[in-house]
Amino acid sequence: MPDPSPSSRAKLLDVAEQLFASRGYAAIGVSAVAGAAGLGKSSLFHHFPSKADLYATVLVRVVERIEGQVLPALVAIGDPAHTLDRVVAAIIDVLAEHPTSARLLLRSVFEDDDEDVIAASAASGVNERIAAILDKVSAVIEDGVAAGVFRPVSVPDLLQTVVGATVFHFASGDFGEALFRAPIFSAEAIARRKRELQILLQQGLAPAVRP
Amino acid sequence: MPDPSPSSRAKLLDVAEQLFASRGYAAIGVSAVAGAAGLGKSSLFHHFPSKADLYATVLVRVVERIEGQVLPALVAIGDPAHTLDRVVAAIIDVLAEHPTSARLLLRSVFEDDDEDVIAASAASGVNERIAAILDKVSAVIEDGVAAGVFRPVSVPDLLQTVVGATVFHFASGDFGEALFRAPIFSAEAIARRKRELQILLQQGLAPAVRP
DNA sequence: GTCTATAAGGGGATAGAC
DNA sequence: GTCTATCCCCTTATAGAC
Repeated sequence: MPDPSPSSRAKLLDVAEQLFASRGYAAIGVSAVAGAAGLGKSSLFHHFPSKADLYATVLVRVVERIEGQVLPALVAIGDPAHTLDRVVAAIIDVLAEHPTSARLLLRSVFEDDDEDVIAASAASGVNERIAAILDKVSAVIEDGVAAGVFRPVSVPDLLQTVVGATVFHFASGDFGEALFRAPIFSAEAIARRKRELQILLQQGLAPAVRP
Repeated sequence: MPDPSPSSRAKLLDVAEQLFASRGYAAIGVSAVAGAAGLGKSSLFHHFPSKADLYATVLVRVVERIEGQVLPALVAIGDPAHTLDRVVAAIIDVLAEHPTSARLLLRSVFEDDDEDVIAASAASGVNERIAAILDKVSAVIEDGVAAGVFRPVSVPDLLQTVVGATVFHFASGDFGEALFRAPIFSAEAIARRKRELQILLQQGLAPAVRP
């Protein structure tokens, strides 16, 4: 079992995740991370060989959290409509549980990073792991269309919509809260987000009624 | 009429938009921008008083493009369902027309920037102008619910979904293209995105049929 | 395992020649 | 309007004391 008081390494990962999520890789210096963890800059390099490696480690932790919650929901039990409901709920739950996750994911998806970061991320295989999750979600939608539970759709487009509606939402921060004039990570807000998206998808994907 | 050959200022704005969109404010140095425009670093400071001011100017140009295309679509002609269709099409068109727009918007929304950038952006009023557009979209949805054209929904949630489904999509870059295994900015891809989103929204927002 | 000190480089910004 | 040269600060990373 781990230490009762978090190790310096774990503390560094926590503050690095927080800082990288809010301002991005290039904007955060290692001294800022170390300082926020209550350490000197050089001590950080004792735990991580480079800044890029620290960032990649943070990313891996985020992806592991996502896998832990979303993969179980993808085990095909019941019809595809129910599975999609479970998956949407799982994605929203895991993004809401750690408010930094959505922003880090968003950055890793659309940011053309530093060469060092690209190399370190590639070595950690996070992109493949994210792609593997999305492939399974695609399969659920395809099964639903094949079974006639969903109307025919462009699966990649629907996937982009689901990702955008979940990841973007929980990454939107102050912008989103200004839009709602209310917190985004409150229990009610999370439950409402889940409900609204599930209804929109179920009704929007329902097949045409035969005359 | 403007110069036939673009002025240095316009050229700087173009390359800065490109670079800031792909890697973010902190990751791009003024020398990189100036170099890409074929100028020395110091020449840039002749056209813009500071890096933050350059970034803010880029943002204003993007917001003006959005306004130019989306505001006309918001003029309420026809019922709210048709207006929403027009608005979705206009957002997609303007984001597709300039591939940098979506990423810059996304960054300005969810990035906790440098203090200088926050100050410069606030001075330029871009946030208020984006908020003004979204307020008008909200009004369309509210009108639709009030008129019974749409089922009752959480308007902020639907707005987040629409923004996520459009801005995120066109900001997703290589990630999105890997998902589609095809270009995102091709004419067919743009038309399909429009169609898929409009159908999902129209069907997903349709009021319940009375028995 | 954390520190101070230092190296080597790049950042934004300014001054002044042309 | 663009250039070279320079300023000072902050960056990542390393070396070695404790």
